[in-house]
Amino acid sequence: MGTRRRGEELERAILHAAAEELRESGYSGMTMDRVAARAGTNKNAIYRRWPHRAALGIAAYRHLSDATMPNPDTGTLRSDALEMLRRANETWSSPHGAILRGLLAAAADDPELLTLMRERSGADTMDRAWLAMLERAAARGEALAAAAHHRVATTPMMLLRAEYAMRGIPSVPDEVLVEIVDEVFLPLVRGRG
Amino acid sequence: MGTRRRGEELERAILHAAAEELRESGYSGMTMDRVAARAGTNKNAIYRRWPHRAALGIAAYRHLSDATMPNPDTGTLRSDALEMLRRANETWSSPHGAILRGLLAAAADDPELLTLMRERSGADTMDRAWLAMLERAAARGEALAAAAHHRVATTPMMLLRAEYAMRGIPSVPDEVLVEIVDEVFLPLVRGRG
DNA sequence: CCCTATAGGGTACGCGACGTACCTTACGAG
DNA sequence: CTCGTAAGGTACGTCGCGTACCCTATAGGG
Repeated sequence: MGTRRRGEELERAILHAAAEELRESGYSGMTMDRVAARAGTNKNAIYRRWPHRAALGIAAYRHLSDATMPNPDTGTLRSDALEMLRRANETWSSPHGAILRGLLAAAADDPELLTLMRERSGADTMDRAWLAMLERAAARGEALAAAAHHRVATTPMMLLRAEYAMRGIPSVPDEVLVEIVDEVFLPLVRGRG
Repeated sequence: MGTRRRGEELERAILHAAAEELRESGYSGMTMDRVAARAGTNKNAIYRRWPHRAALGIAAYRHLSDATMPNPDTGTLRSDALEMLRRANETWSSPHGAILRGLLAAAADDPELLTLMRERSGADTMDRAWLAMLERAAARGEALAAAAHHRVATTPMMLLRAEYAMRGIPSVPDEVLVEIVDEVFLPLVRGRG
């Protein structure tokens, strides 16, 4: 039979198949047998590359989106912050986010996998974006300079994340985002009164 | 053969066995067969009471601790808050907390189970304690009255939770707790400057 | 231009664990 | 005493992971 795929090419095929399975069935529904079948290969080829299902899942996840949106810069801190939260909320509540949550749950026991995930999910990039946003706001006089602190900058996203963990999930209502911004973030960075 | 346990008694035996398994092997290591064996019964008796492993795990979890500590009231908001966070950190990083995390991960997909867990893990009680703490502080003039808001009160615990989710876990260093209090919580409730 | 090491393909299987089916046996309420 | 209900015993069906073997194509060096 004609051509047999190898190396790079086969690897991409496997990742592609795994990503499709993730999209259709989520992480818990992604089985090794089905990935292999879909990629038109067999489990051997997979296990030669990734030590277990979780590793493949994480590797495949990056194939689902490398979309990096530009940072919002609307002119006011409040709407920048809301925009960031809304984007995150959309991402997390999309089917896409469901997969990410499945992966997170699977990796929760294993610190090694967790760091792998953090790298691939662009959390650090996001944090830097918030910090930059705060610095711009401070320059405009909308926030205290002291507030341009890592812990402060990451607070809104942390709260959103925790909100997801608390609820069953699908999506956090917009009111919650507004509340995070108006009751916590803004009072925190500009000082009350 | 002598006496055959029934109803209440058997149920307690099963829960006890499940709790022991949880303690020794965590949730992912708690198998139905072993729980049944340890309780000196069989899986039938279990499945007649709980529909699946997760439900049993959650039910058994409450057998591990009903310890309800009194709320701290040290006289200053800062040390009250730190005390609360430290207690939570100890609980979460104990073997006990490992089990809870396992359960949470298992329940992450299923909103029904999640609400079950929230009820049994006393999260609501904790939230009320924070709110009470804030109100006392406001009465002493240590915090703005406007800060006695649900979202504000739950912020430190949310941040701690998210911190756990981000790292691999075992334990959050004390500096982080201090930072949450000094960089976020206190500035937020007392207003900067 | 052939030959051999390497990697892919096919397939079967061991194993652990969940959940179910079915029958037998004690218990206790009437 | 009897009979329905619940417990005990056991065996399975099913799935999915990870592994073992053996065969076959293909690349790359001699």
